[in-house]
Amino acid sequence: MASTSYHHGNLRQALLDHAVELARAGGPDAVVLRDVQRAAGVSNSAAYRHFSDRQALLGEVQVYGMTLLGETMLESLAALPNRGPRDRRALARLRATGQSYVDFALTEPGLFRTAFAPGGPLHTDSEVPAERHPFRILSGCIDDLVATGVLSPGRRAGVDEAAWAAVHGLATLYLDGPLAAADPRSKKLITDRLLAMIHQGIG
Amino acid sequence: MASTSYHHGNLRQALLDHAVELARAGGPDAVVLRDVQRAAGVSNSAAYRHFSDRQALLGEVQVYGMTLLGETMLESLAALPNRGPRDRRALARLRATGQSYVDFALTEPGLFRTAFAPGGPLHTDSEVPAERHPFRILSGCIDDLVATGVLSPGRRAGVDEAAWAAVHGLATLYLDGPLAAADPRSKKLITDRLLAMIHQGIG
DNA sequence: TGTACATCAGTGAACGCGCGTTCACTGATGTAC
DNA sequence: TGTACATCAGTGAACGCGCGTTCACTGATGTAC
Repeated sequence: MASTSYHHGNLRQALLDHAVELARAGGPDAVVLRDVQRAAGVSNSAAYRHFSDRQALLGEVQVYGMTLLGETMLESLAALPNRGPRDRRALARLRATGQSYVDFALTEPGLFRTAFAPGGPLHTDSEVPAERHPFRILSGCIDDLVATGVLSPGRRAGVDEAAWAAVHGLATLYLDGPLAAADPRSKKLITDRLLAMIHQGIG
Repeated sequence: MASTSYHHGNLRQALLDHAVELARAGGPDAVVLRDVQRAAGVSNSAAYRHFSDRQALLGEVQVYGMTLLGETMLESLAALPNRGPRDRRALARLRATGQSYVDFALTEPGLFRTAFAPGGPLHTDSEVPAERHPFRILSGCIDDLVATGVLSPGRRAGVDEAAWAAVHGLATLYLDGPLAAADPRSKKLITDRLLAMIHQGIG
């Protein structure tokens, strides 16, 4: 109860929640200290009791966004059927990972942009739990591909990063880049092509 | 001579040049009107005689950067040998395109970031000449792949964008993302993997 | 060829907004005895 | 159990910087006659 007993209750959490909402709606630049504090109903400088800096608060939001992305990926993995040959399943897992990564970017553009904003979750106390870290999850899929013999160990190094870059690039082009103008139909086609490309490039 | 006869000579071009230098050194945010004008040795508001807006000036810089990227890609294409089977050459051209795209990002991070900065060269009078537009060039390579029978016409749609996204994603992860920390050696490895992935995914 | 006038590039001072951050404070909560 | 004191969360006003943008101006360039 210690966290609920003071003046506000737990302002720290409230500030974080509102910061997340702002980021969700408007990306990293929308996380303006004054706005966050106004949303929480406190004064101009109350946040400084809980965060040393704007960057400290933003960093927490970034960690939140990154973690949420990871959780979304895990959910889509959990939704996959457990039958069929192991190697096919491993490939399906890789594809689902990429698909949900792109989907997340399109569904939560503000949080996605925030998670990957300059500064990065590096400058923060909290960290993304390893088992929910997007890159870690993707890495795990590649592990499976090696384990099932789809990918030979000698060709493994760098594949994680390459696949990640491909998917990440698509996500950013959809959000801020020139592909933002594309309609959902062609986005789907392009995404399919890219995932197929990764698939083929590995298998 | 009309452009050299007034007070400054041609301030417009001078401002653009300095803006490009600032962008080269520090990315889009470094294109600060006051700094640009100081660099050109004129006063605080001289730029408004030649550009309606900061965005108008920045847009020109973006077009410049994008065009330079395109030219770099064309150069690397021109440097390829003209012998060998046509389909192999077409694939080599695609690879060279991707390679020089990534190289450009690493060599000219400021200009690259500026070219793809939000706002985009969309809001500008000038435009990137079509034959030097990076995406157009890449598209041309894909055309060649279709023409040489490497890629069947039915599977063509969306491939341009997918390949572009992959390469672009790698470039951005190298610059601002988590791969910025990677040493040149592993960057080379990852780039190779990604280009190979595109190659395999298409051929 | 020279004079009067219009045009236009560049001046420099000032406006104004957004926003992070500081600082001396007040009032509520917890602790010592 | 109550009283004195310390601690700490939140206040609100103000500072200050960065920077785009405006505005009335000056002085140079070009044009009409």
